[in-house]
Amino acid sequence: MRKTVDGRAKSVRGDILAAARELFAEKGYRDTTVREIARRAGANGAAVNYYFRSKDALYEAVFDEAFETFGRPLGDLVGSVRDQATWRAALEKWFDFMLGLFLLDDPRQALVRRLVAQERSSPTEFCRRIYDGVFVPVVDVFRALLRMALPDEPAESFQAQFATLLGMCTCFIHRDPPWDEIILCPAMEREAWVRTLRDQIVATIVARYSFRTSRVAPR
Amino acid sequence: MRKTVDGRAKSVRGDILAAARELFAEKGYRDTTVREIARRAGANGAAVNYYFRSKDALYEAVFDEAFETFGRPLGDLVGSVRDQATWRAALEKWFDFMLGLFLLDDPRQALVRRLVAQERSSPTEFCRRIYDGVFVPVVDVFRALLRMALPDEPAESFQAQFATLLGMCTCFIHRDPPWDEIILCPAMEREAWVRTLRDQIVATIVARYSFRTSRVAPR
DNA sequence: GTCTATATGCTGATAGAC
DNA sequence: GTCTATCAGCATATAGAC
Repeated sequence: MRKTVDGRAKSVRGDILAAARELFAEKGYRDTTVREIARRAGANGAAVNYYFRSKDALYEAVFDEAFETFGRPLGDLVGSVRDQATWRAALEKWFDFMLGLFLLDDPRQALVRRLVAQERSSPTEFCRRIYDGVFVPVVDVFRALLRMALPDEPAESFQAQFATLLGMCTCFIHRDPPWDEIILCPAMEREAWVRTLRDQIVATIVARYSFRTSRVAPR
Repeated sequence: MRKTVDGRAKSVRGDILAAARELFAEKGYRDTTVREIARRAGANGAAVNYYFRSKDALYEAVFDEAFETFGRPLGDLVGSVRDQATWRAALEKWFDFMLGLFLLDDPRQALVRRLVAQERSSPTEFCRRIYDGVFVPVVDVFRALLRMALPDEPAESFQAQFATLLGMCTCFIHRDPPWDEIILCPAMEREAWVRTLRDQIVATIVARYSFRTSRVAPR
């Protein structure tokens, strides 16, 4: 029964991992049961605890797999800036990446988004791992870009501008119904909506800020 | 045992409601148990289901009480606008209200913020009630204010600007550790931080937008 | 009104047959 | 490896003593 048509043994472990990926993304850690995972994987309830030590360990496996290659596409965005034009281009690329992550429903990215969303309002023990390992490094790229426009801004004032501008994209992490109604645009294709949002965010930023120096102090 | 020192009968019902308020705000509906509520209220486990029909009904009671007077302080903000100065003042008042709600730890407002935060990533059946009855009306005030600067903007483009600017304050709904590190400012008093954020948000807005007409089309 | 005791169901985890 | 059967624990909810 656990054989495919061509006779190869199917990976029950893989099926369970895939089902867990979907369910943890949909409902979060706490509201997902191992029975449910097993049912969706077409496996037995005991198989989950056989292949993975526990529900906890399974969540960790899903977690690590999801965030393994996260942030890679950004490359050396900070180092690419030389003047106003390249600064603006870097901003566009950064918000494109973030908005794509939050709004496009690529399965892998959807998992990252949902896990982050769940961990934001109901942190588990793995929350630190997302925050320090993934969120902070990516967000620090934007911090560095903003510093280039405000090299001498005092810490508190800089932090206020950084936090509020960051919110222009992070607000899209949470878009389950009915909250999507207020921040999405059903009339547009999702890719076009991402481009529109990115253009508006960057337009808002360049209306107030402009490139001054690429020699920026650290945080 | 359920008497106070002065002999008045204490309201067990009131104690349970207060305990439920705290716990639902701290941990959300799903992660709070009726046993825990009863323990914190100093009441018996059965008392919860005696005074309230069920855990569900208790949540509903907490809910309705919390949102009863919400949004009242805003008054007729839209009607107060006549020119650039009053438009800017209305924006300041609106963001002051929202940021105060999200960042100041007034007990009643903290409850509203936490309930909204919980409902954003794990909606319950009451989510619609928050969304339609509370969130949309308050946010529509900002929509109307933004329309005054963009009376002829096409729907899609307007929606993109509205959604991203709104994110500059809604991002503060979620600030449980460790996420607070990136958006708060431990060096400042909370009230001063709210004023700083409000000033920066309004400065970002007026750098790009300005008042044009108070005769705005509906959504 | 307030309590103890308990019914009923679902959770994560495991023992042991095959 | 994969299954069935079952464990102990905790959840909400209720019946009935006082």
